[in-house]
Amino acid sequence: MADLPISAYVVLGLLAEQEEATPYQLDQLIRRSIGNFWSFPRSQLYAEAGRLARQGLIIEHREENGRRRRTLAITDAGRRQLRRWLETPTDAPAEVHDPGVLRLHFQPAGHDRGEDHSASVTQAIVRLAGEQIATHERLLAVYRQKTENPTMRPGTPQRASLELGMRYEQLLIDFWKEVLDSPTNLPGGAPDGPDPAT
Amino acid sequence: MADLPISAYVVLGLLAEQEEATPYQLDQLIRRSIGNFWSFPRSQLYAEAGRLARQGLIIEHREENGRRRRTLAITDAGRRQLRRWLETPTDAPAEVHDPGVLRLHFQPAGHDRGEDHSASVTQAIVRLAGEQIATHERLLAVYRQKTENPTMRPGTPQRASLELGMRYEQLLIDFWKEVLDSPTNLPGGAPDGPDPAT
DNA sequence: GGGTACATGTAATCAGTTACATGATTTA
DNA sequence: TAAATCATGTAACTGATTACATGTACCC
Repeated sequence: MADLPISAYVVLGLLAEQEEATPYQLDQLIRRSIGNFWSFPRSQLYAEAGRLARQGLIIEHREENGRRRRTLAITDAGRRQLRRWLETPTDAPAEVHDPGVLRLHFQPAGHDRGEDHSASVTQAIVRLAGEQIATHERLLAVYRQKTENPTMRPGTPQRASLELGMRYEQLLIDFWKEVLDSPTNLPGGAPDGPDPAT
Repeated sequence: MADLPISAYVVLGLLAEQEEATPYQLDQLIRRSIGNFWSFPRSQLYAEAGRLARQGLIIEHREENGRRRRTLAITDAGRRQLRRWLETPTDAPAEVHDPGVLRLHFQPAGHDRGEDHSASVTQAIVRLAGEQIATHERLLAVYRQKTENPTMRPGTPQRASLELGMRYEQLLIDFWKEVLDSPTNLPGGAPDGPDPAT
């Protein structure tokens, strides 16, 4: 009963809610909810299901007549494992993988030092900021959409995590807008002071 | 010249800044800067270096006398590849892997339906929120520390991405505090309204 | 009945992690 | 000089992704 990768708990959690589902259906569910902040390709669900079944945490009900197909259901052992995980004080710290921010971080590395180095860096940063604002605004809109899904009832945990996603997107939008507004004095710079020479 | 995994660009980016470094030194650099939002174990750097070297994007300078050791340096081709990536409009969307939020999401799944179902869920959520606040406050303090590192000069891209990290932690702290304050009407619930029956 | 979208699965590959092993350098 | 710490690397394994292959249902 070593502890499982987190994707396994996603599967267990969904099956605990659903009683029964095919990997395909799980994939749908993930897209509609947690997929925003924790996703993986559908094919992984097959591997995950295999592992969980081998450990007796779910049962795979395979049909071989005509078309291959498997239905998954959680077992009591699976429920216990899930509950234990839900009660375990958080293990891994959150990780944010944001290619946009990484690009920002490395902008200076991409330009030759000397001459109007900082001018070209600034220009690149402005472009990047514009893109990022668009990207995050698009994502925010997607989240808003999901808000309307009836399973996302206000006040529920599902809805709260969606809410957090939206706040996160808004945070990013604000951040990149600041970048756009003063690309030579990025956020975290001097308290205010407009660009030097003013 | 297919495109590389992002960890490869981390290595290229650092080498572009440093001219030369051992995998161990890269590991140190990562811890001090981007490691917060994009990390991997040191051992991966060896694999990454191997791949990059095979593609001619860096050169590995191996010393075999006495102790094995390798020094890495970026090549011109590596610089070009890095620059191309820096200019490429963002590919993958940001992903946030936060086990705390995932736990919140799945709380209801961990409790038996019926009887005082919601009471026990609420209790679990309160505990979770307390933990999360502590965790994120600890992380925020770590970020603040890093702020003092001289390479994190205010206004620079490096510093800005750190700033974003701090804002992110603060966002999480605020979120979980709201959860703690009204665990039966989680964020994203009705506009305000204190608990029912008031 | 031919096209399109939905549904299902496997195999091969690649990335990421854990666990281990050991060499050099400082310090008590 | 023994212990502690810093530095270095590999091998084995597990997880995650890509690419492919095919079946079923509906729709025009």
